[in-house]
Amino acid sequence: MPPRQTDLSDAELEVLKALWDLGPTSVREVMNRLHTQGRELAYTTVLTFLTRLKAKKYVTSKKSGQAYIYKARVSREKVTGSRLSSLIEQLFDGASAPLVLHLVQSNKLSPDEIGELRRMLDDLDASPADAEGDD
Amino acid sequence: MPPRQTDLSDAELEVLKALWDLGPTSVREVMNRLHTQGRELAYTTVLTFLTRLKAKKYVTSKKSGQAYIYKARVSREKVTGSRLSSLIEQLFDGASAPLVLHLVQSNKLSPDEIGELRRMLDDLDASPADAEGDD
DNA sequence: CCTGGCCAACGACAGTTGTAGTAGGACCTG
DNA sequence: CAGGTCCTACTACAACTGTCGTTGGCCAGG
Repeated sequence: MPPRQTDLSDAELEVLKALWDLGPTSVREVMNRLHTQGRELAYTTVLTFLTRLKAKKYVTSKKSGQAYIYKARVSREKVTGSRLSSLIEQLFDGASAPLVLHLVQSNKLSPDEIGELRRMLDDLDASPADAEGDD
Repeated sequence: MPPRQTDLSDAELEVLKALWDLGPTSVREVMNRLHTQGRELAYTTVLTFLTRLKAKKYVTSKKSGQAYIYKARVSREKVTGSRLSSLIEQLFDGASAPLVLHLVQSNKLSPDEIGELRRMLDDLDASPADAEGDD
């Protein structure tokens, strides 16, 4: 297995999500957060993940008093987007349309959501994509 | 790490995809397929994956002459769907709408695709989901 | 100053994954 | 029948992952 040392693992993502939710905070807080979400991880386990996240550059930390405060360095959107892209790549060879179609067809969307979706499509027509960096 | 022994790994999925594309076939054919796709794996590596896929019940095999013929036991749709669900769970806590919105907003869809999407939405309204097994 | 709490750095360990080499049976071909 | 050629079964192995336990430092109470 080629060394990556850079991708987010599932457990790491969970921790990162907690950090996003909480904003900059301590290991203990992150742990508490996870606990209230039913994720019972040992303190050291959380610490491990945070440490790995730091090694992989997903978070930064600075000492504050006795403990460290961890802060996400990547936005939820960024990560979400790239995970999504990977999946699309993997499952649909890079084309996102099939994914959307798949979602729509598997009728997992509520009428409300469908309405919103339609509204968004209309919006798109109106204001044609203002050249956002294509990641 | 709790033993799973049941989930598809990325590499396994690649092999399974080749198998879907080819239909029931031999290790060698799968390997050739992967090669033409630029994925240079050793014969034994492909065999390993197919073996693991079999252990995980994603494929079956039956001897035919000297070699075995492997056949996918799960449909592409099934796997695609569950992978997608996992991602949605992971990224959007189970709500698929945000994903669709995300996709639409990140304007990765061509006008044509948007048109098709809109058509599909209309269709949905017209023929309200005829009780498809909700997986 | 000793003690009980926190805290973070390490080390550990088993299971998963990606990749492949080797060994040994079948089979075809002289 | 000896030599290639295929094929599968095993074994291997390092990196990655999920989970912690242990250690030793630092600080507030008694």
